[in-house]
Amino acid sequence: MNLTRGKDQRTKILDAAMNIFGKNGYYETKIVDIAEQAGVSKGTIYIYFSSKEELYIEAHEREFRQYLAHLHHEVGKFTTFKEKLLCIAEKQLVVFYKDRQTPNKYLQAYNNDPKMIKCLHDFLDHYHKYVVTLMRSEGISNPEEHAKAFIGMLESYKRDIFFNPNFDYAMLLQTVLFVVELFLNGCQKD
Amino acid sequence: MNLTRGKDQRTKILDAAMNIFGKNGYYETKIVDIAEQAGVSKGTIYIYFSSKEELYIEAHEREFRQYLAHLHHEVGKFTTFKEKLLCIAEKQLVVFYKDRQTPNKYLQAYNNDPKMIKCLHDFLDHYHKYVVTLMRSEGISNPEEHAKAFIGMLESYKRDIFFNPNFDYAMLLQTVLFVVELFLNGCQKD
Amino acid sequence: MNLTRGKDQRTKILDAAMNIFGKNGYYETKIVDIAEQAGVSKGTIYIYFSSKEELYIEAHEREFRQYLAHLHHEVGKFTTFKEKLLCIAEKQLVVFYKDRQTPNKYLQAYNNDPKMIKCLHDFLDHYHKYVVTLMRSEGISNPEEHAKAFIGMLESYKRDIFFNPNFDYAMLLQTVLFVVELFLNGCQKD
Amino acid sequence: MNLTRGKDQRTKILDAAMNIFGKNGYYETKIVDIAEQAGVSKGTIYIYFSSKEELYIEAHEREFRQYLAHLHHEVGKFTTFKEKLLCIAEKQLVVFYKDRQTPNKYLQAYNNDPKMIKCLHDFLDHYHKYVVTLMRSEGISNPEEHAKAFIGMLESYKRDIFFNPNFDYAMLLQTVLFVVELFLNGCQKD
DNA sequence: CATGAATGAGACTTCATTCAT
DNA sequence: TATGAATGAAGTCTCATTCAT
Repeated sequence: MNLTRGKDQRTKILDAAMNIFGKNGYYETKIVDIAEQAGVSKGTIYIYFSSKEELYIEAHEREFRQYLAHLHHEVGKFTTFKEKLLCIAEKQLVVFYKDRQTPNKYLQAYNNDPKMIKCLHDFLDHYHKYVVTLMRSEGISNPEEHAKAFIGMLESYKRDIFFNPNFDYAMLLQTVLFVVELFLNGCQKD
Repeated sequence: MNLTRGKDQRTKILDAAMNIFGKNGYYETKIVDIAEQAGVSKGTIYIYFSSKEELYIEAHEREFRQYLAHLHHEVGKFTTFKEKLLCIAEKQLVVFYKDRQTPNKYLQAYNNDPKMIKCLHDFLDHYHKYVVTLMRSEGISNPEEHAKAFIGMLESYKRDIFFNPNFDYAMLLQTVLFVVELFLNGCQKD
Repeated sequence: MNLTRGKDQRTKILDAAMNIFGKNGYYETKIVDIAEQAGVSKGTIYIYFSSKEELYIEAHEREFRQYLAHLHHEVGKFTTFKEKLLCIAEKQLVVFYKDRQTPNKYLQAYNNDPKMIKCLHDFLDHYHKYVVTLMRSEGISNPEEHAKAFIGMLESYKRDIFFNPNFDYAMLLQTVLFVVELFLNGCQKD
Repeated sequence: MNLTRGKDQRTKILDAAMNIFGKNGYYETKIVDIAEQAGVSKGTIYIYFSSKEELYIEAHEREFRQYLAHLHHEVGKFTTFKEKLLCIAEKQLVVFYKDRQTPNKYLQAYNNDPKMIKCLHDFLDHYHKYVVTLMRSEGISNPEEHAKAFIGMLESYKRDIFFNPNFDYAMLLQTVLFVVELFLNGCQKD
């Protein structure tokens, strides 16, 4: 029971942390805001996490872990290379799309703190490696470079998703198609 | 004489600000650090800039302005589409490469402050429009989307440049070639 | 228990604030001085009051409220007009007399801040209205003007009380008698 | 010529100082505001006055001196006691009336600084002594106390003058008459 | 004499973290 | 475990005063 309760508390705090950090960024987030959102007191947060920084890292690690697991699961449903690329692209853009009300989440600093930097890098490494593996298994040359390029293109649409008020899910799907097409065949002249 | 001195001071402060903000990020930068680096006192900074935020914005606006002017000038030296793409790609990666000792500069938050966000957006808008114009003049379909994708691919290499200790200028040029090739012709199988 | 503690702290801070503001005036008072006198830390003051200005106003409002309640209570003990005037006069001069070691308290600026000005005005309005009511119930003509004059005369003795080292309680009572006599019958020739 | 210029500068600065100090109070006045109003630079002020405090004192001493001289001159035009009282009362209220757009001038702190306190006390001493002399020469008993009371009554109308927007010169004259009448004959019942 | 750029001490206020209950 | 009052380090910004020109 205690364990369960403890787990609930941790989860509630991590949820609230992800929410508030995403909305306001690391520096503009106050521990007390997270506590309020989580429905606990400031002191309670320090029972489960040793510092604001650690809370930030744990919240993000959980998020990243969940995303990779989800991605792996979804991509597994497809068989052709193009389908898999479309799936990866769609999943990445959907992440942005879901959070389009709180764009700062993806524009925030991953500040100087080595642990916070490591946290982001580890995720990106996993993500890239996942895409690299896919590329390699398809016989793509230079799989590392191709993976970077593919992911970079997708990243580049987040501004649109966040700041173009007309961007809807239909446009998202068009973008997915466009990026995969460009990746596979290069730019198209009229 | 006074004017000159005043201009010197402003420039010294902007240089120091860009340097320290780049190294430490907005929140971890103390005004007194910038003052020290610029060789002036705290108070002097407030003669030329009304707040830390304004200093941040002005320093970045100057940087962005200079980059766009430089890019325009350099790209103007070339005539073919591919050459121009190579030039844009090289310039963008060289920016990262020059600052590879202070990678945070390009990983920093552009935080919640509306003015600071606007500052970055304005730059990105100008940069994108520049590339869009180039695409359009070459008869590329969907010039907006192609521009985003092209710029996104380049962005994606900054992690390599910053964190791969073996990354040198030769690799940079290879990357430039790779990206442009991918953009023009799509991915290549072995 | 918490509530009690909280109330204690608030009271301790308000007491210290009144004391130090009275001794040094608004501008020459540092929050840390009040904190020290109250036996709490700087930060604690900001738990109970949102700013130095608010603390100043709340401390004075409490003081004013208490004075008016006290005055009302004391005057109620008397029945004749002259007795009531004597009571009002004595109470006002006693306030000065009690604080004669910290004269600045009554010579301080009520500075430009609109809220701080309002705080003083509200008190003076209440005080005047109280005296006006008394005048009117006695059938005095022009009760407003008479009230102002009466209060003004009393005010004018504070310099004596504060700066004449020989001023004692006997002199205070003589002054009270003199003022009321003058108010009722006008000046006296030898 | 230099001397004359020097005198001009001093005068200009004292005028500006009185103006700005009156409007904003000692602490909310910046030397640079006075400099601007006087049409000189900050540095120039320090040629003629050694500190902000000294400037404050000198500006007020000049003002007080001028007022007493003026008062003496005006009262000298009258012969009866009542006329002289009316003259004193009118002059005092007119001072407030003229500055009714900048009421803070007469609500400002005379802060803790001993020199600034002395400056005000010296003026009040002179003023009181002047009225005392008049009282004594008329055979009024207790001339000190009567003088204080008389001056106090007048002071008490400044709130009206400053904060009652309907207060005009006619009301001022009525007040003068009322105060002198009250002083001479005591309060009046209907 | 006059200027105004530069200085730097010092104040207010915030907020992560602690700890007694 | 949970709380939230208390702490105090630290940062931004102001402004009287100085001094080189």
